[in-house]
Amino acid sequence: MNNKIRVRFAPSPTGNLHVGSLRTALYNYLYAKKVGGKFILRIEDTDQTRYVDGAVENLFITLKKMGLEYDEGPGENGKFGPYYQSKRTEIYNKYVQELLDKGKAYKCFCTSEILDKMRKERKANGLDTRYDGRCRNLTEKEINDHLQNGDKYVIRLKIPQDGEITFYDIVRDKVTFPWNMIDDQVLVKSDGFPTYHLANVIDDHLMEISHVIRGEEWLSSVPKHLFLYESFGWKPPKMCHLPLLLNPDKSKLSKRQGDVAVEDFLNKGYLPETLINFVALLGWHAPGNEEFYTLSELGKVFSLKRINKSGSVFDIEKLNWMNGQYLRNIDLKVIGEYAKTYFKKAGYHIPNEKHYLELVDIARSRIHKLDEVTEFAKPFFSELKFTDDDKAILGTESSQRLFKFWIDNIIDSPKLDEELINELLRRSTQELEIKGKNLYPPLRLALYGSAHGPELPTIMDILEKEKVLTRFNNVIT
RNA sequence: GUCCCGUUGGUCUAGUGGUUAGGACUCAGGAUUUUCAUUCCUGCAUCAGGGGUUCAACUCCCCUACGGGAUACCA
Repeated sequence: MNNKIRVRFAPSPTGNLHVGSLRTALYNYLYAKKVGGKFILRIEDTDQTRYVDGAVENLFITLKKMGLEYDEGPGENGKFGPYYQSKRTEIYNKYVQELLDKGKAYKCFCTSEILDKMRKERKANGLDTRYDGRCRNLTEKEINDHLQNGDKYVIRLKIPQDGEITFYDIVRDKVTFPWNMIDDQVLVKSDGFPTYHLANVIDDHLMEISHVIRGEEWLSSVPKHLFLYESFGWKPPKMCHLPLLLNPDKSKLSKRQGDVAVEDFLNKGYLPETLINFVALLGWHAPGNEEFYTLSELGKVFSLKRINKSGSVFDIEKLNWMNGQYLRNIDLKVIGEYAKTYFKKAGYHIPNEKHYLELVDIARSRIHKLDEVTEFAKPFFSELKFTDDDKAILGTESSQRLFKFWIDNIIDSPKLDEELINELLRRSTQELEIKGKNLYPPLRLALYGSAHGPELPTIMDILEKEKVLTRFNNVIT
């Protein structure tokens, strides 16, 4: 429908996918869906020192689990590949030469020691810490001497020295920066690899990206990028900078204050559906009060224009609540599938599907994260342990009479179904004159190990007749 | 320090030049349930402050405060 709209998610593979990055990916994806454009994945792996083994593979897996399938990217090669920046160095080299030829960039031979010293001096003089441009005007001879010496160099952008630049951001509208605050950005590192700024601009142009949707931390780099586009004579894409996700103390969401990796949330039993829904609502909202959306619903109502300007705190409490809602409302069989991982981990063998689903069902209304599911299944899979208080309740005269009565009445009946259970409950009250807190708590305690919990018929159904009898016999003194 | 961006209850947010400023989470109380949980109802609490503009400002403008981001041969 709109083939001109092309957006991209361009993570660098330095670890697990961060929830902030998930939201960036999601917004890109949703915008593409909304307008019928293309969603592209590009791997920004230009920093050799930060390379993390397996990070790219994890990224693919996580995106897939989240349902964020890309139209173009690694393994889905469109005509704009390769989609790994580490495989595009030759492309960058060509364009860097063009910049050098045009006088928009220059070789800088300053070592990191020189740079450190320079920054300290500037700071001491109350100046900012920009590069002072001492290599800007080296003569041909000076450059050649350095090269002959085998001196390492970087290539820097020759940023204008005065005036200001104003651009339009979809979220923030008009933004202005004075040029004299912008650093002569390094474009090519001494190892020959491009920096983010260079690679990003070239790739976005070559891949015909129409909208750059990324985190706000990039806003202050926009002037450099725009200067690059201008230097090449290219039309820049539309800019859209997303507000940051925040810790409870309002700083940028970070690992120090809890989990931030999507994978961690998944492992704890937050559903992909929840994560997508929750993260979508951090910084964006449709008109009105609706809070529940599936991924495809979001793709219909999403709009860049409705993205907020201010950062949002990632509130675990609300995430928990929302996950609880999803656990209760998604089809039981689906939840059952998700839950199997945790049963396996706990070493609980699933006896039969019907009882298993009953079990998941009683747990789902009591938990917020799926990793808590086995806690509610535990009484069915291991021997019950009683505290002294429990024993006191189980040992009373009326409790004992109650257990014997139930054993006697269950033992010869062909099956233990809800009808029989309700009848026995009734007769316990009528014939034994045991009722209320002398009736239910002891029974539940004897069978489930806790006075609180699921309904008796449910417990007995899952336990089945044999085990019910065993457990009653266990508490007869 | 400098530059940039932001500010509706504790948190996520809806909203308009004239509203009793709406919803959700949390918290408190209550109802339902044999219990727990679920569910439902009720309540607490907000337009950062100060100046303008205007008949009228939470809404538009300016200043201040506060918060955040950027200030790397990381992205």
